[in-house]
Amino acid sequence: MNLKQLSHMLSLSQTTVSRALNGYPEVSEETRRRVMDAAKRHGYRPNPSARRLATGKSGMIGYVLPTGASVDIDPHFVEFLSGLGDYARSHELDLVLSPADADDEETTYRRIVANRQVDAVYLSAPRPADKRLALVNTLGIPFIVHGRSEGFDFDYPYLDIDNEGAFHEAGRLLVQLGHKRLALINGNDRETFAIHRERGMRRALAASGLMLGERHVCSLTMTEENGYRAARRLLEDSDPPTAIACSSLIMALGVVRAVRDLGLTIPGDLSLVAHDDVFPWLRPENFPVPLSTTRSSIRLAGARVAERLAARISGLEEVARGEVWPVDLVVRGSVAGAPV
Amino acid sequence: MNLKQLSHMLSLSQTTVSRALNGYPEVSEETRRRVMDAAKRHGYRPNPSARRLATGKSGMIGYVLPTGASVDIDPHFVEFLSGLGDYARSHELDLVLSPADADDEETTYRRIVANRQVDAVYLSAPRPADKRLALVNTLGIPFIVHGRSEGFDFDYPYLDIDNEGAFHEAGRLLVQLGHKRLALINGNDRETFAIHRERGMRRALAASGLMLGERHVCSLTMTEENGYRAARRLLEDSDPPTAIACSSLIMALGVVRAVRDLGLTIPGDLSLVAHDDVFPWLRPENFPVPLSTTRSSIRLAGARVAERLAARISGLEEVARGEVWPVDLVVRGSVAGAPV
DNA sequence: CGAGTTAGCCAAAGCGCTTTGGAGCACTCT
DNA sequence: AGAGTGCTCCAAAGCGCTTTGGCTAACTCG
Repeated sequence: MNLKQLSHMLSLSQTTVSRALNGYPEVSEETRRRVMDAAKRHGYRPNPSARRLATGKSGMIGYVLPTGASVDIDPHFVEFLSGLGDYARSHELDLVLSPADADDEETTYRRIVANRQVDAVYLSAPRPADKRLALVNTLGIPFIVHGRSEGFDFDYPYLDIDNEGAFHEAGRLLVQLGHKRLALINGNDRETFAIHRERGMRRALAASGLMLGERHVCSLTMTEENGYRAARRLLEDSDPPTAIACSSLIMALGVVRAVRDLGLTIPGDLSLVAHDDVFPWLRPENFPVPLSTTRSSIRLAGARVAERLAARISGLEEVARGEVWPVDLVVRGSVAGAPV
Repeated sequence: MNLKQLSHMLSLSQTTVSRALNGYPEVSEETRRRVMDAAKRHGYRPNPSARRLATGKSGMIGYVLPTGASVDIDPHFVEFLSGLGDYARSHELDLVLSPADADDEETTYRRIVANRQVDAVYLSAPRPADKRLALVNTLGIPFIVHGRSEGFDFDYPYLDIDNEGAFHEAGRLLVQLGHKRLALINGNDRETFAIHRERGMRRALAASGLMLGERHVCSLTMTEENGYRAARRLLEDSDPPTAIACSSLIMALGVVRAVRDLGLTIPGDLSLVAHDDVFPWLRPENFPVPLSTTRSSIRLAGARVAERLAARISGLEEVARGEVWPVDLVVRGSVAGAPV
């Protein structure tokens, strides 16, 4: 059942039927009803390929997925996806994942824009002065960034959490508990979120005249193993920290293991706070000692990104504004006063 | 730069240029070279929307993503995706994720087939007599299943690992070590993989005249918390198992925690084996006691599924054959002889 | 040498939609 | 009455590709 057939059986032109269906005003209400009715009755669904060729709109949103033998997709991605999918579903939006060589994403961005494969894209894990961001901005495709970049002279739409604020809070709590030697086990410090977290920590310490020593900041991809290694290195030092803030629950698993291996205890010898993106399969309250966290649901972020993406496509969201979500500090058993 | 312009500047018809580019035989080699050359020089790329409308092929593969507020996407998904993307990238294949209401995936499958949005789809986490499988089979879209179903009277293409064999091996090892009371902490037992694993365990026990007691089989979604709960329930029983096989590393985390909480040790009081899909961020050798595993890279499976999907689309893979990969049993410190 | 192939090319008809540029008609206003 | 104004609707021209059904010229072969 295509437009031709439908219009023929209604004794109307394709133009009118198309317009009736798409809500254009140059068609009488009565005709519109007739058309809508017949369309529904016969289960007419416009052919997306045809519509696409005619309009250039695809009804899909895109994401360029960096891949490669040595590239791991962040497990956070599925949670984000859950949220994104949850919104997209109710709006019949599909998501196109375009795998790209991690060393050359530009080609892929250019391709999907040139091919008009998607109506909008989102970027994640941005870095300061991120090239991808500059690229999509000049390519002119609607986009939104999950996270933030820095150092651009133009505004761009993004959704981020207050990483600096979160780690400022966490740091302040630890300082208030009397800790003087703190450490930060961070994610990749070329990404903005990690920079912001470090900044937050430093600010909290500085407020009490403390410093985050060079050797007390680690920047690693967020695996259990890296958490373990970083913690061991820190704790076996001559001047070990009494409190650690950690950028992910997965790394925190490694930290906990290291603490155990060294015969230390949490929170007796070490206070620990970690950032929690809220995974259904690993919860901070279920750590051997319930873990204090800075918490923000990445899933909700996914849904919000989808929502704003849809708004940008339809022109409802015009200005390129940034949106920053506050982060909860949830205090549990893993923090205590500094050991004497 | 479109076909019209290109053909015009070559003083050829669109027909000939199109044929030259697509490798049809009714064009002379010399002309073909000229055309290819000019196309490359001017960076001509056929408009996919137009091609799509004309041919009905989209150059994309699809996956229906069950979503919903209470639906969690399996973290295994990203690893599978890494592999899939890795292959897809080198063939300029994109992946379309179509979010669907988890309670009604059928509508979405019908939509993507009717709309010819994708050339092929893959299904994952199949159940016995899985409705989706029957559906895509009748809808006639090329597909491949990651995992296996059961109880169909038609053949279908799939890629699965030998779950039964893996857990048979694991069970046999434990039995050989003298364990008599074994338990299985399994995934959702409505999914085939879980059924196969249980079957493998039972077979291993039966070979030595042993049985897997009703209370010694748990079937839960694979979270750390569920691993913990299941383990506590098992170990606090009047007749606790001395060995546990566990369907995922994440659950194994919970098992390890439970063992600790109860003041028991691995492998002294309990031997533990888990299935490892090979995550970069959580490795069995890094467990407090290195974990014995049945190992199979889900990432490689992703790449293979993509490869076969591409083959099915291009007609290279005709017959609907199943492919079953063997699973490695890797023995580490978490297993030992049964306590006396 | 004439009929039959064959290689190489082309014009034009789709694919199914949106959108442009009117056309017809009933009405209002001066 | 004539001009102007909305309101509905339509024919036809795209969108850019693939594919069908020739057509021509060169070549083969009895």
